[in-house]
Order: sequence, then structure tokens, then C-alpha cells
Amino acid sequence: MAVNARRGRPLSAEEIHLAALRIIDAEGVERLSMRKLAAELDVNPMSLYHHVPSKTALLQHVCSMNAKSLLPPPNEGAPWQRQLREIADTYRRIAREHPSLWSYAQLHPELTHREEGLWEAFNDCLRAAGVPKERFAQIRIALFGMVAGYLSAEAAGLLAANDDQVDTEAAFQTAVDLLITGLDGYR
Amino acid sequence: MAVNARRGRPLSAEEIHLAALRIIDAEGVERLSMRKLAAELDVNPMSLYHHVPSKTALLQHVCSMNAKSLLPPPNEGAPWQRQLREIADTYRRIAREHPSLWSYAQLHPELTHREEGLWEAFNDCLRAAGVPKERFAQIRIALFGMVAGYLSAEAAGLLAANDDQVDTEAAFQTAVDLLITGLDGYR
DNA sequence: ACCTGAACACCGTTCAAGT
DNA sequence: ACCTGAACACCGTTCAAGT
Repeated sequence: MAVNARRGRPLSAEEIHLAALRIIDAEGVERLSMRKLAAELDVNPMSLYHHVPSKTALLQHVCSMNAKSLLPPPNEGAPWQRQLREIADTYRRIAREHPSLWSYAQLHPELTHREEGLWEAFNDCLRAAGVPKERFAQIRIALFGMVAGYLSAEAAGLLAANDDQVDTEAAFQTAVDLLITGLDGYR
Repeated sequence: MAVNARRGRPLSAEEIHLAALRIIDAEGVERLSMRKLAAELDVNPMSLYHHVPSKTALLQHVCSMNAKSLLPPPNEGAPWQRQLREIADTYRRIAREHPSLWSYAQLHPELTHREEGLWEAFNDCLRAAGVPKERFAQIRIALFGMVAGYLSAEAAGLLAANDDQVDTEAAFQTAVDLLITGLDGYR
């Protein structure tokens, strides 16, 4: 049995995805290469292709795994302002866990498989805020685009680069406050 | 005189930047290569390096040129709601002129040299809206992050991918409306 | 079944040599 | 001054050959 010469234990897709995420967090998506990944795993570069069909498929998997964490805790009873904050905070937590992946995934939406339930949290929120149903789709896009987009800008360092002394947490809360006050206008 | 064998007329940095932008618009930043760029210009790949120090410098120049167009028309007299719409619409026009470059520049803020005057338009707006001065910096970041981020998401196709029938123009106006109503809360 | 070395078609960039 | 061919150190991926 031709077990890997250098490691002695078999390779697995799981292990490959985790190592990829480690490189992405440490060096950025752009610096992830199949050859570097193999080196990280102490494995022949070509061995990876027995567990993962391609680099694109690997990135798809990592992006989609990450997107699964976006579902916020169910929260139907709470006031809608609280619900929206919860969504925004969940997004921010995920964005900051893997900032390079977050920005990259926004640039390559085709890589991420998004769960059906992702929009439900927004819908619950808009319902509770008294937004007319025929406006749901557009407002959901507006909110999602601004929250996800803001976090992508923050993750990439675009916001810190522009103003020197920034409390990034407070700036994000300011952004969410603007959205909440704005949404309140639909009541 | 060793004028280029294939073209007969001399190469220039200007010409290189324009050709790069053409490839970026047609195929995306990620598919721009020095060798492809040389082919587009019907030139030896190595000739480029006599006019441009590196691919990174080339992208820096193109990104910074593009960012210069972000300065909106001076508009101090108008109501602040109108001023903010003007900024947002200017940003959107530029984002949609070169969508791939826009998203890429957001992911790589270090590539873009931003003019000093870029924030003045926001400041004018906040002043006119009656926002307390000590909140300017944070609100400016919040607004810039959400507008630029939303447009990056739109340019990359993240918003269209999520909902099938989207009027992207209307969705953006909805987003800007939310921000204006939100800002109005500071009055 | 799993691994691997050589090979192919790409990259960005350096450098010595040409005119 | 401007151009160029060969070369170097990288990529992702295929495939035939090994165990």
C-alpha cells in the first residue's frame, strides 16, 4: 500500500480544506497555491488532486462552508432593531474571522453556494419593521449589499487606509445605526 | 534605431495603461497578464518594462487614475440630500464604467492613491445636514464604506446572483434613500 | 486505491546582448 | 535609447507509471 512517503498517514479533503483556510488567513487568498498547500501538508503537490478536483473547487468549498456560518441565531420575538443588529454583528464576526476570504468571496460570488435560509433573517426583520411586502426584495438587496460591502471594505483595509485614527467597531455600529434609522422611515 | 519590429511606432506608458484598462474591462483584472497585454499591443513582452516598472505599478496607476474621477461636481449650495445623491451617483457611474477594476481596487486599497479632496464632498454634505462635527470622521467612514462596498458587491455580481429579478438602479436608489433618511436622524 | 515524477502551458521579471 | 531572446522561479493541471 502506497501510503504517503513523507507523512505516513492518509490525506483527506477535510484536512486539505483546513490547511487551505490556514494559508488564506495567514497570507491571503491570492497567495494560496496548490504547491504551497502541498508543502504545508508535507505532501506531493499532485497528491492533492486525489481528494480535491481543482483549486477552484477547493475555494468553492471553503467559501460555501464559511457562508453557512452567516445564518444568525433565530430571533423572531425580538424587536426588529435588535434583529437587524444581530444579523449585522453575525456578518461582521464571520468577516473578521477570515477577512481575506470574505473580501475574495465578495469579488467572486460564483464561488459561494448560499443557503436558502440566508434571506429569511432579513425578511423576518423587514416584516417586524412594518415594511410593505412589495418592497422586501429591494430593501433586502440594499441592506445586504451595504452590510456585506462595508465589511468587505473593512476586511480589505480600505477604511483604515482612509482615516488614520479609526475605531472600526464604533464605525460599524454607526453604519448600522444609519440603516436602522433609515428603515424606521418605512414605518 | 531599434524601433519595435512589429509595430514601427514607439510604445508609451499612456498607450500601455489604456490597453491594460481595455483588457481589464473585457476580461477582468485577474486575467490581465503582462504577456497578454504585450500581445494586445503587438509588442514583445519585455518591451513593456521600459515604460512601466512592474505589473503592480501599472495597476497602481490605472487604479489611481480611475479614483480621480470620483470627485463629484462642486455643489455647496444644494440641499444636503441632493449633495449626497450626487456623490453616490458619481461613485456608481465610475464603478459601472470599470466594474472589474472597481471591485479589485476595493480588495487592494494599497494600489490606489486617493486625492486629498475626496473627503471634502462628504464633509460639505455632513455640515449641511447638521451633523455634529465630532461625528464627521465616523459617519464619513460609515457612508463611504457602505456606498463603495455596495457598489463593489454590485459590480462583482453578488447582488444579481442573490435575487433573480433585480432592478439594480432602483435597488441602489433604495440604498441611498435609507442612508439619507438615516442621516436625517442626526438633525 | 493512492501516490508521484515528468511534462505542458502558462505567469512576472532579470539580464546580457543586440541596434 | 529602446528592444529582445533566453533564462529563472514560479503557477495549475494531465497523465503515464509506480506501489
